[in-house]
Amino acid sequence: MVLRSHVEWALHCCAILSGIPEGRYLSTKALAEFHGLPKEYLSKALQALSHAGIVDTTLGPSGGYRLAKLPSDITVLDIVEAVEGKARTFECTNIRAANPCRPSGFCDSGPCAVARIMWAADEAWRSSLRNVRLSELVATVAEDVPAGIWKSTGEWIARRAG
Amino acid sequence: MVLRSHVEWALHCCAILSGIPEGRYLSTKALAEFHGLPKEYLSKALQALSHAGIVDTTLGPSGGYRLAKLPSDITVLDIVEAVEGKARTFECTNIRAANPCRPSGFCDSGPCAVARIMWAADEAWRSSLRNVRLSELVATVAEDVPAGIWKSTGEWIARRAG
DNA sequence: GTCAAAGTACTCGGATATATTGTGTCCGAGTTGCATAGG
DNA sequence: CCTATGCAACTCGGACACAATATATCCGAGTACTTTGAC
Repeated sequence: MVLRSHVEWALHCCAILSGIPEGRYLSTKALAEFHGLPKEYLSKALQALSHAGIVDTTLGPSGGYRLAKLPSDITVLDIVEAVEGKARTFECTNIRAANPCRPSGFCDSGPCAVARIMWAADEAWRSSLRNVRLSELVATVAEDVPAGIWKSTGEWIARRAG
Repeated sequence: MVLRSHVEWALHCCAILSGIPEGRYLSTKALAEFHGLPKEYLSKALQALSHAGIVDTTLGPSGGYRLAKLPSDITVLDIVEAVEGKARTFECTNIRAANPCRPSGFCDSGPCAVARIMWAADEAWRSSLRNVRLSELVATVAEDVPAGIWKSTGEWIARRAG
């Protein structure tokens, strides 16, 4: 089991989108060039974000994407679930149908113990992601990057934001 | 992203294996019939458990699998990692190669903030699974199942354990 | 000089192919237990 | 009756097809900017 690359892309793109000037948009093309990603496929991840209401979109020249909310009102989990879906990572298939040998009533009532344990772990994972806001993620990125680089990057983004 | 069905199967099988009499083995065929699963494919999951040293195996008639350790010395994480692998669910592809527009030095040194956050969530998930022992899982299953059913199930297993 | 209108270029969004991974199946190597024959 | 030997059946393990999902790409619908012409 491994997360789709869309998750990584969406997180990086949201971090970048939080830095564009108020009221401006950044196109898929700019985001793809910045990250070195295939433009057309990246757009699928951005579409998912748009569908989830995390980003706004506008057509035409100078169009593109921008955050629909404040970075402090978006959690990392929101972004991950937008592209990965909200389904649990473990699904209980209730392995009991059509098994003549197994005594009936063994694991028939409600979710079995195995599923409960796996779901608890899944919730721990989600909880960890829910506790990190996009604003905090951006702040951490800013700490990692040398100040000069950070500044020039912001200018590059502002230039490309139509 | 969704866990492979092998995870569910392996957990259920280990729970059953913890109930067989000392020194006996339970064959793939019996486990498959009990759970209503394809025998040949289930054997792949059991092979993974064997490779990880969680179960012992023996050939010939009355052969099969048994736990290699005490149920209290096996964690749920051990079983999950045996069939899913120990690789992290999020892999940082370091999206920076061959992107002429992105300023060099932006995210070059060490794992970026995005990866750190995702890895922390991954560790929370693993930690949750590591805190549950197989013995505890079995105890929970026993609580769920009516006493009569639990007893007859144990007898069925003992009968099939060669 | 100002305004309106048409054209153009750029955007997103969904529909369409390919690659990778999970799922399912098959057959062979090896070992144990049993039957049998000999002592 | 006991023991040794050969046989047969059952086991696991890896090699081989099929299906589903992730990845990558293409083309059409729609909008904002620009340019051009008239007033």
